[in-house]
Amino acid sequence: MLADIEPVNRESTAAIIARQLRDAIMTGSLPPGTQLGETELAARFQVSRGPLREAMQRLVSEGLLRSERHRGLFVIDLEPGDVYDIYSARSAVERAAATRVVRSGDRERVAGILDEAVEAMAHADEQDDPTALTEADLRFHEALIEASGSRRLARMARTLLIETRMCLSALQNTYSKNYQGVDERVTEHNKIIEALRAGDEESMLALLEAHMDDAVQRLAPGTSLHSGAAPGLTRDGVDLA
Amino acid sequence: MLADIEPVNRESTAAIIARQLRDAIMTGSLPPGTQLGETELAARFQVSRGPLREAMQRLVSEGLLRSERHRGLFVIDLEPGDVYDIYSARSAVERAAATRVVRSGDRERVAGILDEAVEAMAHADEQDDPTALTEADLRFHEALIEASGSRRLARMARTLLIETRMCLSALQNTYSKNYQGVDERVTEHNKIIEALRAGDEESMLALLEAHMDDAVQRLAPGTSLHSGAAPGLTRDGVDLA
DNA sequence: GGTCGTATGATTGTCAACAATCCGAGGAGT
DNA sequence: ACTCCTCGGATTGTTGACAATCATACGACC
Repeated sequence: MLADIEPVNRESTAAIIARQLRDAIMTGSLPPGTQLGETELAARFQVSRGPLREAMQRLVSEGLLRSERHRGLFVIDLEPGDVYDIYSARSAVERAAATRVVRSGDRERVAGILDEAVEAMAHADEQDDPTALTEADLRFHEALIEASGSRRLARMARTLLIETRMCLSALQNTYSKNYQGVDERVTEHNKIIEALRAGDEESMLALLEAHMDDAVQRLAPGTSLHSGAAPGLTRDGVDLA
Repeated sequence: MLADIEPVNRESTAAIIARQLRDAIMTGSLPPGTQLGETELAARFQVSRGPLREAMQRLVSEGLLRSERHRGLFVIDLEPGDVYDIYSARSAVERAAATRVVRSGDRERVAGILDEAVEAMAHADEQDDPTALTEADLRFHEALIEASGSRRLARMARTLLIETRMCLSALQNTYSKNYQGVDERVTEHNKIIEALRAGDEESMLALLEAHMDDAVQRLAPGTSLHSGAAPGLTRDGVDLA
């Protein structure tokens, strides 16, 4: 009966603030390059600067915030090369996740979950709701990774999916609406599920990589995951340590 | 001449402390399960509790520290299933890195760097220095990832390599010394370099995966990356948010 | 006119004290 | 002997104030 009586309150204030900040960055409420004033944010969250700073340090280590000493914290801004980098990393993570799923026992259950996401995509398309479509798209990939059961893949993917959404909302104003038909995107996802159901690991991975490559070419025309060298990434003051 | 005159001091105190803590966790100075008392650590680092907490929050978000509210922060302890999870994630990351390198222009240069690491491994073996051997082994993989030029792969790998070393130092006392000859390990690395030099992407990736699988089977006998289901991971109070 | 020095304002970095919470020991009661 | 309650000690969580640093604007000087 009392199955899900999780321990109460087991979440630090810093964790809560961090999640809210992540959401704000993801949805575009805090556009790339925005400076995060500590005093202002502390007032908005109704907490002191201590917990707020702790939350921001988390995002720094996740790579979502850039810290300049005595200057402030800024939302990272994505350069052209980052699109390649993000999707390259996503490809690696999701490939591993998909591999684990297809080799696991409950392929069918996972496929069902993924089906729901794709259905939501189609539904969003019918209603002409690009936001919901993106949401469902990301949920597909999120579900895939969660189904892998890997804590580390999940942690890595969380940041990557946030950055993906940053890319999308940064470029969604560029071209009118749907550069390519969404039907194609839905089909791609369905093919992946199909291969997963069939247990055909090889073609599933191929489809997944092709899916990623399509996304890169859509977002950053001219570059490709399968092409030769990667676009350069400026390696300046990233507070990696 | 003045090429690398990086802006001075561009490193926050929290970043410095975080790095030192990472090193301490990695080398085993802070064994898994250790509770990190804030007052004590603050005294050791000669800073106040503020910056120290910020540093610890970074490690929490990286998954190296586990936070229990009003209880304290603890170094994560690796359960059996974690070995699989770590190496599975490492396999994904290094696979992507290697792919980017083999498709890039400077295969030869990277191969040279990797050669150095392998030579250091052989040298450490001659001198019967298992610590140096592990160090060189990890440097190989670190160099491979750095050569990929991907900021995100590098960030993900940093945590994974720390955890790898935690596994090693946790289990190095289990069996006498070198369960399997180190010659084999050296050979495996050399074969990877060889395939990289030749530009043979397919066999390079196969060798890399085999290398990872060997490591898993050495550390956690019975499990394999290529086998079916992954060992279960208890999914309790991980402060993922 | 242009460049350098200086003052100002605001922001971040740091600290020590206060409040809230939790764990364990001890004792009263059944 | 067992359970429950209470209290003390210790630790974490939070706060507001202080010190250090930097960007900007203004004026002096060449």
